[in-house]
Amino acid sequence: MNIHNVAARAGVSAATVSRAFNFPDKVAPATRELVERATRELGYQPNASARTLRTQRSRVLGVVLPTLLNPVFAECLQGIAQAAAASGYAIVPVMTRYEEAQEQQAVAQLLAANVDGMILVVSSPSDSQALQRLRGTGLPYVLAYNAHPDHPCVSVDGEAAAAEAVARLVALGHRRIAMVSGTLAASDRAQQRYRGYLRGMAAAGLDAPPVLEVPFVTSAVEALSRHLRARARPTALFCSNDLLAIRSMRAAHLTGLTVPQDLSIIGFDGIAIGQDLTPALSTIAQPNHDMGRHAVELLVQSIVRGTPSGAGDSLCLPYQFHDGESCGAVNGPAA
Amino acid sequence: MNIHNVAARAGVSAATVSRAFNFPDKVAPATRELVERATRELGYQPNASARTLRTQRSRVLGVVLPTLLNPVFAECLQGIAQAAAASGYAIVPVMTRYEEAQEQQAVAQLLAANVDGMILVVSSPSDSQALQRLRGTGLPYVLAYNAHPDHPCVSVDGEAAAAEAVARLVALGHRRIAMVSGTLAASDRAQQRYRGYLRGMAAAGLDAPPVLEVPFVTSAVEALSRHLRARARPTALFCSNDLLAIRSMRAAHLTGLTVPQDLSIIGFDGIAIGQDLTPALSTIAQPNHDMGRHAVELLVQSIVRGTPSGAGDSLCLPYQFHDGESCGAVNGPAA
DNA sequence: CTGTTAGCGCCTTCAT
DNA sequence: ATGAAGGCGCTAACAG
Repeated sequence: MNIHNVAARAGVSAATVSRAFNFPDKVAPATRELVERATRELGYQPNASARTLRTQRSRVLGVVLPTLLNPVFAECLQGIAQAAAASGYAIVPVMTRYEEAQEQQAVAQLLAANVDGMILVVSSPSDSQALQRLRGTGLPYVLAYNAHPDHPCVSVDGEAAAAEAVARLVALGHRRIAMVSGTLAASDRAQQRYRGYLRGMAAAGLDAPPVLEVPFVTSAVEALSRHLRARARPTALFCSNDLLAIRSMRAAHLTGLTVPQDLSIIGFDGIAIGQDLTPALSTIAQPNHDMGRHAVELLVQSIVRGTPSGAGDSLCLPYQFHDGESCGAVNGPAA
Repeated sequence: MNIHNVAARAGVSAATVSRAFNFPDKVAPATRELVERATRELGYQPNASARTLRTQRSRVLGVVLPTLLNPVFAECLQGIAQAAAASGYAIVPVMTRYEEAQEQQAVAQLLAANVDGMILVVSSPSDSQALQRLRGTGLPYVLAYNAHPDHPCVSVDGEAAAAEAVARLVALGHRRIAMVSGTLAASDRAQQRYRGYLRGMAAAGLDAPPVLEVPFVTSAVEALSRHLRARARPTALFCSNDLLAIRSMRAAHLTGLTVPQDLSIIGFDGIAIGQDLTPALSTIAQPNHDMGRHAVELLVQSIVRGTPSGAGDSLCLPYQFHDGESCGAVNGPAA
């Protein structure tokens, strides 16, 4: 079922059918009607590949992200998908499992697929081969969650947010506040939040114990429990993301500690499920859905404009402290 | 950068370059070497659209699913993506929000995009316009989670699983066991599980109270709490999915009930996060990742075979009862 | 083993 | 306002 079939049935040329689709007002109303009828009767749908080949525009956006097993990215992808659909774009997601090699391959694959632009969440924008290469092509792209002065980014100020989280714990009387993070090397977000943590601790005149670095993918509840059994255990935990925070709550329970009476916990991300837990998770909530939406909007703008976005177009969205039930005043003089 | 550039640089014809890519052994080793070098030097990547147009194969799979906000689908999509990548396929996911109209549109869009096949999770296979239409095209497709005798499906026996869940509650001494479900009309899974619940109750000689139907998308904790305050409240809840189970735990807490002492709760799906909660969620775990993988494998088979899978190729994967901490023996004679 | 040729379905000048 | 013609980049006969 191609354009010629429709043309024949409508008694016009293929060129006219094409015009009727792409520039409806450049064709006489009567003719348009003919074409529409034929289209309907034959159930014709223009072939996307042919169109892409001819126009060099695919109306597809590539999306590169670490994993969907962390709801933060699933929520964001949902936002991306919705915004993309609203703008007439399909998406092709590729998951990289936080591996730089996968990022490279993903970019290569998406380039070959003729995507019109890409949204990516990479491990480390500073030293990403994939990004270098992508920028070299001149294809529009936008980073999400990542923050870097050389690239167009949609992000939140994770450092400030982390410092604020620490300040809130301090205000509750905590002095032994530890940070739990995923593999720092695998994520610039984690590093940013770590800097914020250090800044917050310094601002309060507190010593920051070494960060508790646990693998991203596995559950790591065991490792956490071990730390909570230490003699001078922390009275509060600032966790680099909500998944870690949830596991920390589990670890606390397994260690016989009650949250927040014995241990306060703050997460980061604002995944939806955090609000349905008991205790409800206190967290720095990012606008994950909107993050995706804004990334798409920025990207689509630069696609239609024909020039890639610059770092100047970067967007810093507001974060929001969600006051749940996982933080409390420090437990008497025990601190 | 196209095939002719490479051909020129390698001093061969375009056809030879094409062969070097697609049938490496149909070209002399020396020539192949030449082509590979030129390819590398120019950073050439074959154009996917041109290839698709010419071969009528896109190496893209369409995926239609309700939402990524329920981790069960995110986990499945992750499995799909991984398996697809392993077979050399990209994926284009489209979310339908449990709306039949969206399903139709998704299928139309994916058809126009020339996908080689589709994996779908629909609301109701029996009366899905989208499925009718899809089948009419002869394009290979596989349903996931859905179960229906007329379509190739990868699913688990939700009815048996639900009956087993009820039996376990009964064995713990429960007699007032209520079911919490999402909108029944929006999901054949929910209906299947409901039938299993009824069967399980009947088998135990128990009366089944009316199902607690709550909207899928919103949190619905309020509505649940109300039910738990009733004078003859249930001592156990069988929830149609884990998200509902988690919200039910929350509702129990807000009502002053302790799980599992005052109320036992069983979920359905086996989303990863359920195991990190306290109490750890007892649930009927589906192999979500493998579900996606099997769906891809079935689909790819029928693509290479050239004939759509029939209902006979359907796969029923085993479910597994995850014994968490959210179920306990009924609380004395209060039942 | 390699080159020549033709065309996948569409859009887009250029004429009319 | 419409039609004719060419080509986007690639692959699959068919020759040689």
